[in-house]
Amino acid sequence: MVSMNRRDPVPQDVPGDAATPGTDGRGKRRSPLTSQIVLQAALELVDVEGLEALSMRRLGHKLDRDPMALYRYAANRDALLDGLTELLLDQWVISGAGPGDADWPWQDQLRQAAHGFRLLVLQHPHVMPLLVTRPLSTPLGLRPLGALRPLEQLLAVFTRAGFGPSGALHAYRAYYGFLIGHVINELEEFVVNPDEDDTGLRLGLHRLPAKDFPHLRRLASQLLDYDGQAELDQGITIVLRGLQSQLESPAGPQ
Amino acid sequence: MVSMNRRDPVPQDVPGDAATPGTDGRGKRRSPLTSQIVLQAALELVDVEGLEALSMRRLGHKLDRDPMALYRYAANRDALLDGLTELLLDQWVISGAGPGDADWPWQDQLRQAAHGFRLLVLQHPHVMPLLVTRPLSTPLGLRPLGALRPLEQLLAVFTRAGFGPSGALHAYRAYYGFLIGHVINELEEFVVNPDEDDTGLRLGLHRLPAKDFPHLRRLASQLLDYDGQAELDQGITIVLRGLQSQLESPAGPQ
DNA sequence: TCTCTCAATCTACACCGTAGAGTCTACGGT
DNA sequence: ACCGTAGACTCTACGGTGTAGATTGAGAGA
Repeated sequence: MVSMNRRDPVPQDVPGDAATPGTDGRGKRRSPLTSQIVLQAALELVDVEGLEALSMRRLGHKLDRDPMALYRYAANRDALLDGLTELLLDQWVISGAGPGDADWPWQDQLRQAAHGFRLLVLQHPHVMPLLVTRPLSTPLGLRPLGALRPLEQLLAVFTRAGFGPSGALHAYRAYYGFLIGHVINELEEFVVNPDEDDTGLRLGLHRLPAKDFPHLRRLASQLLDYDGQAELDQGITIVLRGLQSQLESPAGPQ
Repeated sequence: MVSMNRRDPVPQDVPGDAATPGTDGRGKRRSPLTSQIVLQAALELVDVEGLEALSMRRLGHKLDRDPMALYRYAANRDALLDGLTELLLDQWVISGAGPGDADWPWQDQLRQAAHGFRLLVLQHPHVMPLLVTRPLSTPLGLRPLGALRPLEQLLAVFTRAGFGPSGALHAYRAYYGFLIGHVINELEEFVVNPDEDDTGLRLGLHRLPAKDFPHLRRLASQLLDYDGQAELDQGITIVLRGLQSQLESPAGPQ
């Protein structure tokens, strides 16, 4: 076994913030974990070392607990992953969903929400696969509430925009589908070795046979000065324009 | 409850005869594997039992070989997964990319390609996570050629449509982003237990607190008669219309 | 016959998720 | 002061995983 790693002594002594049992915790016994703490540690582990590094044993080590201690806070590893996606989705702010700010144009709300989502995912790129993968194994209604809140709020925005129930659902799908597709695209084009000189080399495009990939090879420079924010903004403009035209068309949103 | 999946102590002795090599040396020595055979078997395994079931040992068992024999055809498990995504992407037919059928409108080509992609993924839903996840860890130029061919062909279509290099790239991103987003959406809404009676029950929507999720709960029936093909078609219409307007605008495709 | 090469196998190691049982501590009741 | 209890945690063990390294065995060519 490796030497004990104690560089990360867990923000204890903060008993007030979570629904912890009545432990005062100033004795020799460490204050108990909470699922909040566990999930936060898991997120840090994933952010720093990637998804593969998130094992119960490694997480237990990071928290200075036996791996089995984690099973009090997550039924199993899958539940831990689900918790991570919820932790992230719950941070997605969709303003304009409440009754307060109804006067703000819905297009602007959706545009801002899209940029917020993009930034959120870019801050935790390794979690992205979870956002795609985890919901696949859970029926919609059984997902954690925190993961459904964005859906509900988006439906509210579309409803206030004038869409009927069915129209709001269609609009949501077009919107969220494009959004998640864009983020995947952006992450996939992320360059791994930004300290390379030649643009072709940096992307490895030199390897491609010129005969079979003429267009791709010509794009080296354009691929490098990729502006994800502008790209998203243009795309969202297209989608919103399309949705608006649906709203105005006679065969409208019902 | 959370019992593990341990009901098959000894799987069948049948060495997955699908895709057996044609040349069967009647002698004691079996004809050697090929990476084609290995990948095909891996795909079948994933299709039938899901991604988790694809382990070197299980695949070796299916092929009636020692697990280590596979390492001659795939450097490691990750390479196997990459091979799977290539195997799938390589089946994506994008007609109109060759010089022959240039007269066919590019919008129709892209629409058909989109539907083809959707059908392809629906036939292998468990592979979808790979399509999203795998390219994240490989710089664009270093991906297998089979995985880059669709990109190149789409660029060709956009170029012939009148986009300049940079415009074609933007168009590709909007198109493919929406496409992959849609498929993710569709797979996520797939209902797991279609033998349930009540629509609310089937989706688990009854669990949601009515106060916090009014819109979502109202959508039970609409969620159930989801027509992915029509949905994709509408979305692709929106995207194509947006792209075309970019083509015609003066600040156009450059 | 002897050797070379390829395909496949055998053995072993470190790691993984997690079931089941045991341990330690603080607290409430008496 | 004592005990019982319940909660938080730890120990041990089992079967699974990817894969490095050494080994086998069967043609092909000399």
